[in-house]
Amino acid sequence: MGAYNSSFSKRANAHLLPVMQEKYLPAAIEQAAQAHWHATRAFNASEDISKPKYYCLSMFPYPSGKLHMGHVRNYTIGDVLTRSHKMRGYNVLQPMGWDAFGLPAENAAIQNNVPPAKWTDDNIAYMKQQLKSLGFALDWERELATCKPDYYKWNQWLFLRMLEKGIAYKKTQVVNWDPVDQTVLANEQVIEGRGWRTGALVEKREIPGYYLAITQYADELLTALDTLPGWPERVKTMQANWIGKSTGVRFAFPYELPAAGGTNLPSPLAGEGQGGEGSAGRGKLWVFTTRPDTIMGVTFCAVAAEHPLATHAAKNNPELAAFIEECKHGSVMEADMATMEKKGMPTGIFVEHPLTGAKVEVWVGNYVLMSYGDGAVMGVPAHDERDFAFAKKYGLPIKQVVALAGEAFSLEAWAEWYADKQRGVCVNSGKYDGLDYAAATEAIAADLAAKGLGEKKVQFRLRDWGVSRQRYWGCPIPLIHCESCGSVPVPDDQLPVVLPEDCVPDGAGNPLNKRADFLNCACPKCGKPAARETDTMDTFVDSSWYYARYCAANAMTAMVDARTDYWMPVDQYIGGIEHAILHLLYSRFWTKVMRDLGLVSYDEPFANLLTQGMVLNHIFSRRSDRGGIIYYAPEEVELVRDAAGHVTGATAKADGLPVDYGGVGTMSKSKRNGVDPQSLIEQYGADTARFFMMFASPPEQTLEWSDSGVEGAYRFLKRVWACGHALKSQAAAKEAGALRREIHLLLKQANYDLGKLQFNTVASACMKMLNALEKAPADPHAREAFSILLRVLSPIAPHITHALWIELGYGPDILAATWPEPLDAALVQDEEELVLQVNGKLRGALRVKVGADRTAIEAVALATEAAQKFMEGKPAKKVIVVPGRLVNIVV
RNA sequence: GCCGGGAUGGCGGAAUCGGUAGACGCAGCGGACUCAAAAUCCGCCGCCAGUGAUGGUGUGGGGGUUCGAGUCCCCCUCCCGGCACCA
Repeated sequence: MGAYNSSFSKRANAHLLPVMQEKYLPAAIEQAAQAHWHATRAFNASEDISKPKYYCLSMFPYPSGKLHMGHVRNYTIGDVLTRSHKMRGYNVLQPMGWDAFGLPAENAAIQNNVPPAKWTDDNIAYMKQQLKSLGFALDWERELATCKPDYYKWNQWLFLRMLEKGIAYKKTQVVNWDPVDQTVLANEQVIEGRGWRTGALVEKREIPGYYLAITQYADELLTALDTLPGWPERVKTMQANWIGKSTGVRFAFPYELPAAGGTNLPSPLAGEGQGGEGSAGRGKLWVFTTRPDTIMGVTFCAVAAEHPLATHAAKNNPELAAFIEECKHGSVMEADMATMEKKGMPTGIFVEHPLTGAKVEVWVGNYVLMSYGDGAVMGVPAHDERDFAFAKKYGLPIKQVVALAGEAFSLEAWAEWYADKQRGVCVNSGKYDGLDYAAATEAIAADLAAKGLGEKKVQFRLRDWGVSRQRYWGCPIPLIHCESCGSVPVPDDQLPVVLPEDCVPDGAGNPLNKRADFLNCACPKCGKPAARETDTMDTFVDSSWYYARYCAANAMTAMVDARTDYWMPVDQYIGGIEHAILHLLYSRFWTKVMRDLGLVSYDEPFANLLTQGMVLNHIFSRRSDRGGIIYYAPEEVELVRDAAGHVTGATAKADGLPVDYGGVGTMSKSKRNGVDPQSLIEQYGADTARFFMMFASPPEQTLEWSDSGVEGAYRFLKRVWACGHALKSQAAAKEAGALRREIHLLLKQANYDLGKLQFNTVASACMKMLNALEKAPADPHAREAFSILLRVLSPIAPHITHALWIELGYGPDILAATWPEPLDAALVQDEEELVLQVNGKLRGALRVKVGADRTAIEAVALATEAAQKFMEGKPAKKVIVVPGRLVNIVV
């Protein structure tokens, strides 16, 4: 046990609790409860068909060093669900593991000269202790780490299956290239177009890499979203938009190039494609459009800088070559592509309009992506906003081909309706004049098809998943490169290809390239000396199936087994909204591949999804003399208040001078606004941390950190303890009051909110129950009320409730107690209060017998003093009675 | 830029089907206990006017539907997440 835990152990000598302590001592209580759970193997799950199963999973953490508050929040949400389902009789599985490959380990290696493997293992050991001290109901016997060979072996195995099925394949990819370090950079390593270490201008470079054909599953990934009612609508919308199914026409502009200097066009990229048809300079420029009705309005075409036509045109055009070079220095990120200035340059190449035969000039555009579609687009400036801006900028012709009744077209400024698909009809389009979108699409597609120059096509925005990473700390791609046999898969019986664990990356390329013992091997086909692939897999591969491995974590001879089909799908998955698209989409894809290989029988991995919001804290900063920004941690700052107590500013404790308040933002090292869960646990205990996290805001929203909010949570738990202490010694006697009905009403609300996963109001219901109990300590139903409070509170604050349950003699283990349900008998009442409104304004209240009919209620309402006063003698036009709620008199 | 989400007192948030806006907590203010402090307990607490009873007003801004809108519709502003090599 590390030093961080010593203060804990010293105080933890109260396992037996001979007499109930008057004071709430979280450290002792929590250690005792955790020891009990460990000794009884309370959370180790096994398959049991006599109970309904509940697989509760939180996204596993990257072992960055220590837990952050986002983890605490994420895992507390999962724990509340796990524990409440356990008490409701489910067979519950809640496992934990480590997303252990990734870039930060390499960065740490560069900084501290430690091998990523050691750094990662140390971090895991520390964070595991932290998770244990939070009292999560985790099955630690299923723990896994993706950097261990017994896990990533199956990444490799499945990759080879995908290769066999043609799902995995090789093609070129565009990467960020640091010319000084001679290495590939991640997007986050590119800062303002320069390498993070070298400051060198980053280039786009095309290198070979492996792809997974997720697009083969695009349709199913889209339509199957409808089978996921337990997913937030917004996540499904984001995924649907990401997949981006669009129907349109793929068509070609034929061309014939003069055989300039005897050079041929470069060979096509793949199959029937770009610029490829005809070696004597005849070819077709393919594009895709969702607006085939505007093809008659094409006045130019634009191709990507990497497009073969651009390459061809640049050969005798140094200016164009320079422009293409400039484009290659840009970012590879879509966000940058979208916001940068749209630039272009003519190639001097003309293609032929497929319908009119007119000459159309080809431009190179920096906004056209080679990796999307055919790497070329048609330009219809009159009906596409971006094309309009481009044409205006370069003086290209604009030809209106769609008109809307009553709307005038102007070349001066763009108007929304120019792009309206629904209402326009074709004009200036010859035989297509007068046709609407649908009819024009049909007619034009038919004409293009007749000429062999196009067809209707469904296209997806989704691109295949590039999984090659030119990095060390990842799962090796199981391939061997042989001079005579080419790329050869590593045979199954030689898996896993084990990553050497003693490398220390230095930032200049992948260290595997320097490791002879890794690199050198025999070709599995011909036996001659060959070289191993040194690229590793994207870490999203690791996280695409870990949830399935938990179910059969100790399976030695298979990736998954029958136990996986017992537990899967995950009944509740919980994680950050930032994973809404990539991780969740890749996992869904991976599941479908595993299903099609006969490995599993389910179609979707996650039945229900909860995307939790981030944890924010206040940001304080000051401009430094040199113009930089110095951040102050919240504990280094004193808030300045006015007489009314409103915060008006802040000063640094160090020098008393003002600092700037920057609002709230995600907790981060760089802004120095993180809060360490460890110190929180040491000061207040895990229950306080958990309770605050659940109470402060609903799970899907951001959570603002508040030290005084934590104090409040602690205060509440102290009161719960005191209430239990008082109840233990005290004999209830007095006549029953309203306590029972109140508690059961609150219970009803709490159960409803729990079902909605709205834990903040469950926590608040617990507080209301305590408030009620404290007002009626001698009520004969106080013990029953307290037992309800303890059980509702136990998933959130499991340690204190565990101790009090035993102390008050409710039973040996609160985990074995049944979840409380409100009793109808406790809820009945014979009168109820209704709100009285006159003209929709609140004017009073009235009491009526429960179940009274409308006319009776109306009569009572009209007779009230308040009604008489505000009706001012006017007759009631209308009386609206909402049973159980209100009466509104309209005059 | 595109896609998704959000905005309610001094603050975090509550309000289930369109039906009492501000539950619960934090901060603040007043009081009790104490030599004192901490801890604890009791009371007040949207804004404006009024000594008060009370009245008006109020859910980012503008418009609409409705007996009634925080909630539904249209337009706008600002903030946050994702954008394919951070995880």
